[in-house]
Amino acid sequence: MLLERSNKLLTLEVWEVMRTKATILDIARAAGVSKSTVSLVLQGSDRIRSETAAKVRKAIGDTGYVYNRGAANLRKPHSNFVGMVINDLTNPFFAEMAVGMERVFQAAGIVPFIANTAESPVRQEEVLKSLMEQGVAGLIVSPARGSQTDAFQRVEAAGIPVVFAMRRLPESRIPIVAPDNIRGAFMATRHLIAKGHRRLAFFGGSLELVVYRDRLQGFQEACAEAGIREDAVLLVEGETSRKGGMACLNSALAASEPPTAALCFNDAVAFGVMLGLRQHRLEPGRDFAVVGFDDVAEAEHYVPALTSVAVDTASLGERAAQTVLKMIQSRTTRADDHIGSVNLVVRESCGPTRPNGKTAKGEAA
Amino acid sequence: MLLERSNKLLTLEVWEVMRTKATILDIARAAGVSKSTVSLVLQGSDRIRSETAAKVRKAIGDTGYVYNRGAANLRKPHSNFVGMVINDLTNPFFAEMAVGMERVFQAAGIVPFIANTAESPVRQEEVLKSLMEQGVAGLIVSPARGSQTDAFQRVEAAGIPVVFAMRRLPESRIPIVAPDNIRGAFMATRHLIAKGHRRLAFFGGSLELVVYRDRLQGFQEACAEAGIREDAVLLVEGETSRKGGMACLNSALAASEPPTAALCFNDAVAFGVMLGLRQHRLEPGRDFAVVGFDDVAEAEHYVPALTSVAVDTASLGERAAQTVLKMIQSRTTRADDHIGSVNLVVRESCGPTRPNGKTAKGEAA
DNA sequence: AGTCATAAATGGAACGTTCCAATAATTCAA
DNA sequence: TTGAATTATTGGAACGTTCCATTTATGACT
Repeated sequence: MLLERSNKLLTLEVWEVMRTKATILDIARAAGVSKSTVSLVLQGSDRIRSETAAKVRKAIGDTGYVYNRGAANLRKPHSNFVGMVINDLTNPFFAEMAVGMERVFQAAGIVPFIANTAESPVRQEEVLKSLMEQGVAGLIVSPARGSQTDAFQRVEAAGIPVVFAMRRLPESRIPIVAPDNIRGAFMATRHLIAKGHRRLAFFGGSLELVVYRDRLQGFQEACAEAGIREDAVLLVEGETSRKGGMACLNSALAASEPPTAALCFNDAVAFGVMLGLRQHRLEPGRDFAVVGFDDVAEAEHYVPALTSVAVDTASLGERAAQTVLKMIQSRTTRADDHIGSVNLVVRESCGPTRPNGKTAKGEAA
Repeated sequence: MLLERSNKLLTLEVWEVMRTKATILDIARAAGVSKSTVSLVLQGSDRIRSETAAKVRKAIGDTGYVYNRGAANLRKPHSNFVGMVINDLTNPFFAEMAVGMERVFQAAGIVPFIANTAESPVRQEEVLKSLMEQGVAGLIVSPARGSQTDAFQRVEAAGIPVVFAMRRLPESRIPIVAPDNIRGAFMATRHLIAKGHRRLAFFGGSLELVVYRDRLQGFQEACAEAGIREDAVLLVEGETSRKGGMACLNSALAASEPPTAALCFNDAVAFGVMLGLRQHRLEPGRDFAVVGFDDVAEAEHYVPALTSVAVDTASLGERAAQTVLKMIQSRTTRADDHIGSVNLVVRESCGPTRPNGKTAKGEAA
């Protein structure tokens, strides 16, 4: 350890700090006051003469002291951080949501810690445990695929406010903030039908996901409304990624009477489908219509630009954050669900917009 | 608070839990043992008879007890979480890096908490403070743009291991894990020159970023090597985003003798440049050559596929995580820098690869 | 049954903070 | 100057855990 030569006393102090980290008592000694005084200064009390406070702050400055919140919470149970448990950080959709949440927390002077579960319920369990042990004040969770309801029993039993974001669990009293998946899928499917398509497919996702069931429901309702027979629609489950999308397309094109249009579980799947179309020498938008879901930033810039159901990710994130904040403040563990309105953004992936064709914009609830 | 009617005793217990959360003492009472025994069970000691341990675990189960790590750390200073401070979570590049880090930490039984600074040094300060107060064991930081060296004094003074990822600060003794930006830019530029381009541009970024200076240096070295005169190269600073890329391109095309090829600060800028080219009715790859930096997943799928400098983000993340783990274990605050090798991945955005043209693959150090 | 060795369980002090109750210092009116 | 009123400061107990030093229970062997 290279220490420049300097004032011996200072050096000694530095060493002292390294061997056992400074406490409130050390800085009390250094400033010639009592620990109580230091504590008061630390919490910005106005009962301390300003010159005393200055002395204390100086001591804090050159001691390298760090406040021990764990110890403080022992006496004053008032944690000031929240956790955001995200199922897949590499999905820009969830990253955008996280950013929306952060805006709200930052404004409230709260630091959110993010933890990634990578869709693993086991990991999720670990993460929740760790967050709780650390004394988290509230949680926003977008549950990992395959989470069981009882994974959140511990959290509920501890009385920690939780809100689910984007995904809900089959039966759970935890409030949720999510987009209107049923209506979104309905609008998108209606759009495809209006473009003249009669053989439709739904690509990607799987029944274990509640979100999938919702979007599928919207899809099927629109089909039913248009009088499309059950055997004219093709459901292909698959991974919710580009790769999954390509796989879905391949198996769909192998059918005896392949579909001419598809609603995709999300944008990633849609990108994969478009990629696959090119490999089959089919042009997305001309030879096959594709609609995505989520409207991530990339959708706008892709070639062809992707028609997608916009869910206003960031403001859903904000809403979730506000909800959990309110729950923390009112020390309740209940809150109302919030189903955010959605919007079909029509671009190029379903063929050129006809001048007289109405877009579904503004139809949202 | 809706409580279904049930066993009165249980209900009472639940209420007890809600008013003041259960401690080790409560579960000791419930299990008919001493707090010490509970503590031992909690840390998996083998000095406790298994049936006693079972009793205790049962009590823990139906009390909704949560371990208070803050209190524990008071006696046994052994925190088991690390912090990852990321400058921009919405950039898939950093998200990928974070995922690489997580792999390593998870294997080590450590939970990493992620915090986003959104390129704000102020936010970064808050985040670091909060992490330290919580008792973080080590930190991986990719510093916010414009961070000052002294922003990390507190952390260093506290003796907390830190490693910088991807970005370094002008003068700091904190170890860094980053790609070989100079060499990457050099290889990319050489590639453009080999394709016959003589009027080159460097798009995006700004001098305050050390990474920018490095990439620029590699760019300029390659130009010098090829004998390209200083006034034949164009430097356009700009935001490191799609929008920034479009802006760079526009100002470049407005020049009297516009460039025919550009090395972009990162892939986001490159995507923006390609977008801008299309708006000018220029086809990227044919009318103008573009190289990106980072090789994010999207680069491969874009149309045209983007030639980019691959930095193996995930393994840099892993390396950073390993480094900080080692530092924590050996309680040191020093470690060697690691400069990761880079690789030019040639795709379509610089025109078709000529059969006899050598790709730069495998040239990495 | 009585030793002993070993295993299992326990009480109490300590960790760094907060906050109440108490003390010390200052100000001000008479 | 004195006393009261006010303002500043302080000691000590408590928070939930760990761990050392003890005590108590359990067997194994004469």
